[in-house]
Parts: sequence; structure tokens; C-alpha cells
Amino acid sequence: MKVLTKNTDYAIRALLALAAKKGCFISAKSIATEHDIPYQFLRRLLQEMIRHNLIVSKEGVQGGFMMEKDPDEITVTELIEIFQGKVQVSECMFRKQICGNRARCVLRHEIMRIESVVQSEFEKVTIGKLLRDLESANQVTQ
Amino acid sequence: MKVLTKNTDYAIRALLALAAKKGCFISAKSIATEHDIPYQFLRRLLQEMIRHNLIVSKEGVQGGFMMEKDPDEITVTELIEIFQGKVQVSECMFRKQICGNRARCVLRHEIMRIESVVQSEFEKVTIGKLLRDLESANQVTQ
DNA sequence: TTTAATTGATACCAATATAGTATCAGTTAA
DNA sequence: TTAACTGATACTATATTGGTATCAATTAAA
Repeated sequence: MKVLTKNTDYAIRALLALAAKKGCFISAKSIATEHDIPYQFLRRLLQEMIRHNLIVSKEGVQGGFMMEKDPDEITVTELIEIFQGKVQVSECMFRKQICGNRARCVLRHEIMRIESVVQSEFEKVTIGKLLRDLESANQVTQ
Repeated sequence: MKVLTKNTDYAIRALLALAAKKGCFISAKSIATEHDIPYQFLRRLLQEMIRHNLIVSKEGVQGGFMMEKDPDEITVTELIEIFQGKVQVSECMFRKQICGNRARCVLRHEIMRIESVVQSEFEKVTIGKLLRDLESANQVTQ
């Protein structure tokens, strides 16, 4: 069971790259080569993030992408929702057979609890936090 | 993002059915019809659970499946691992580009933390617990 | 002893999700 | 004018998920 797909994985890395050079336009090409992300794949992810107002773009020569939203406001939960859909433990929990016949579904109760735990854990992790951790790790090892 | 697939979902329901009638052999057919699980699909899941020593079977007329392992010892984590593979937040975290070049990967650190949180949450939920919750819920509403 | 109800094993299929590629038009700095 | 860019979108390959079908072997019961 894989929690993060490549979509989300690549998006996180691209955002870290942009957040590290805040205020600058960085081309998809340079992000792709530097972070080993398939170019065309990355471009789709970037466009998706534009639509969600996480980043902005500039066309033409010297164009590229730039951070728009505050990195501390971008959570992994948000990225998962964009690229993998809202976190839901099981869709079955809302089907008639289990929940419709009873006032309360016991599974549903557990599931909702876990769902909120998972979401809140991922919400603690923001691009801003990851970037700071990354930078301090680099200071130590480089 | 769906945490539990149908595999795991159906398996949980089937185990609840068996745990509720501990010591009896229940046919796949009756479980399938009573819990609205596709028959042949269910049979595959049951066979998989036999291989993992969660249940046992008896062939022939009056045959069926019976609980083997203590329901309190069967966690949702275990079922997820059987039917969806071990919980891992992202396979990318172990690739060279991010982790190989540095002594420690910052993403990996966060990822491992969340991974353990998710796993421990699912470990709290056992078939035994779900069954007791289910039975007490039934007493109230039926 | 025959039969019908059952599991064991396995092959197959369809739909969806995931991962990645390709193309072409439009924009813009140099 | 041109080359470096993004915007938009279509396409392909592979894996995963969900489900079906088939046939052999077993066994309780008529």
C-alpha cells in the first residue's frame, strides 16, 4: 500500500525547488533535470498546481514557474487531495448494506477516527517545514 | 486516495461474520449473500486468509470456513499488509536522488514518522474489537 | 452409491489508476 | 527573427483493482 503516488512525490519535490528560490521563475526543464523528474509529466503537475493557485507561471524565454502560496500554508494533505483525491479510508463505509440498516456503523466510527488522524498528521507537514528541515540538513552534511 | 481497497473491506466483513459464529463452519455462499460480497471474489480472499492461518476450511457438504486465529490478534494492519502490501508512504524515499546523496533525507524522516502513526492506528483496530462494537451497537438498535 | 453442496486451484476479463510521452500552438526575451 | 519557454491536450503502456468462470476434488446426506 503506497500512500504517496509519483504525482504527489514529484509535486512535493518541485515545490521544494521553487520554495528554495522564492521570487524567481524556474523553468520546468531545470527542475526536471535537477530533480530527476520526467519533463512532460512534471509540466502537467505544474499546470495543475497553477490551477490550485500554489504557483504562477511566466511564458516565453526566461519564463518558468514561481512560488505563489506561502509554503507554510501548503500541506501534504492538500497535495494528496489534488493529485490523489481526498483521503478516505474506505468508500464502502457509506453503502447501504453496512450503514443503511443500522443507526450507527461500527466500522465507520473507527474509520472516521483513523481518517482524521491520518489527515492531521499529513497536515503537520508543510512545504515550508520540509524546506527548513532540508536546508538545515544540508548545512550539516555539505 | 482510498486507504482500504475492496479486498481488505470484504475480508474484514467476512472475518466479522466468522468471528460472530466462532467454532462453526460457514459457507462462502452464505457469507457472500448475507454481506453482499461477490461470491468468487470472496472465495479468493478466504483462500488467501487460509494461507495466512487466519481461518481454516472444511470441504464438501456442510463445509465452509471457520475462525482460526484469535480475533483480538487480527489487526487491520495485518489485513492491509495481506491484501494491499505493507504500508509505505512513498517508495521514492529510498531512491538515490534524494536519499543517497545525503546522510539523512528530511522527507524520509517525516514519512517514517507518519508511517508509524498510521500503522499504529490501524493496529489498534482488531477484528475482536470491531465485533464487540458491532454486537453492542446491535443491542441498542435492534 | 449416487448426488448435491461445498472448497481448491487457477485462468481469465474489464475497468480504472498510474506513469510517462508526444505534439503543436502561443508567448516573449534576446 | 529565433530559440526558450508555457498552455493545452491527446496518446500510450503498464499495473492495480474488481470481478467472473471453470473444473477437479471432497464429503454429508438422501
